[in-house]
Amino acid sequence: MGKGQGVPGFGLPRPGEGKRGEEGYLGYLMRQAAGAYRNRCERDLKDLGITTAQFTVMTMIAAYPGHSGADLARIALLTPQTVSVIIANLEKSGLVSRSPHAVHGRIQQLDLTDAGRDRLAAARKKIHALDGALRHSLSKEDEQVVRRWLVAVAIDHGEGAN
Amino acid sequence: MGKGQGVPGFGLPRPGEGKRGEEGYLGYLMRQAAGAYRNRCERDLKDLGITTAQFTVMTMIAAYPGHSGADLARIALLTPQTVSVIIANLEKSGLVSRSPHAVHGRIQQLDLTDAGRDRLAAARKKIHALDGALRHSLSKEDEQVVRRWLVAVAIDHGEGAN
DNA sequence: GATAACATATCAGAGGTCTGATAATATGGG
DNA sequence: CCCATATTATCAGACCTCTGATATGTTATC
Repeated sequence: MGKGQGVPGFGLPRPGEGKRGEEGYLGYLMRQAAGAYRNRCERDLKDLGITTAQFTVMTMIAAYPGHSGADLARIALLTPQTVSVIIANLEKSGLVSRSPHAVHGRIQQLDLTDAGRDRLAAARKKIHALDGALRHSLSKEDEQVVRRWLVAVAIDHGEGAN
Repeated sequence: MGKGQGVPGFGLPRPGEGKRGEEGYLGYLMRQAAGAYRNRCERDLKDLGITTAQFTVMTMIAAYPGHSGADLARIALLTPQTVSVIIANLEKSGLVSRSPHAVHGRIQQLDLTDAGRDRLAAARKKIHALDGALRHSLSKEDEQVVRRWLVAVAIDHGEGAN
């Protein structure tokens, strides 16, 4: 006795087992899945020297040129402070440049540098490949179900909803 | 002229629109949904003075008593260092106690204090209510599709999979 | 029993993320 | 024109999360 309980690594469920399987709480399963996916992205991006957050912000800058950091924060569901930190790190790495805005004295013009554009293109390849893996267990119909659900969750948990 | 481009807040998509809608990348949609849900949990837990990470670890301690911090890290898909930080903060708040382990000199016995148990019970109510909201747009069949997908994602993106 | 291999816990440092506070700029109403 | 309000950017502080390094304890091998 004195064993079987208090012994490390004994009887622990792995992902997909017990409370960690299909009977678990949806919120828990989402946290688990999002965490696993995020870690995976982070690992794949590591050789490029950028993080997933930096990838997101670079993508935003490319997609919505001329917008303020506050705008980027809104569409990324982040706070302006967070975006500010990320941009500071991107500038330190020479991937993004900040310059005075032409028509607005307070906001700053954000642009990818040449190095930033190259890095983004390389990162995109990797992330898009991962997107395929995300889809591989889904039929066409089930994929639509999942997409609709993800969008619904984002919409009615965003801001002060409910 | 000089307007319509470079003017803040103009023509930005909201969640569910454009690239942020059902045609977007699955990974992006998941990041968006998980972020919104996480923010929502954080806000609901705020009056209890705990974070979602602390809620997760307290739940683990209650569910797998007698296990090491390293074990908790494994089942939570976190690193031992992260769990160590969270437990340190929980101890500082008087919600968790650390004591020498009975049969193993290196690991430490983790227990919820009375205050910790009360706090966990209250937090559980709130989080479980949110789980209902997560499900409300899904039929029974679609919920199973989503659950299977989330588990599959967690399994084949965990560790060094692929 | 001594040693090698492994597990546990923690420190240090980086980056991401939040809340709260502060400073500077725009914009609109008197 | 002046001031109130809103927006933008940033600083400070807290917590979460990772990687890498270190110290200590356990287990297996010889």
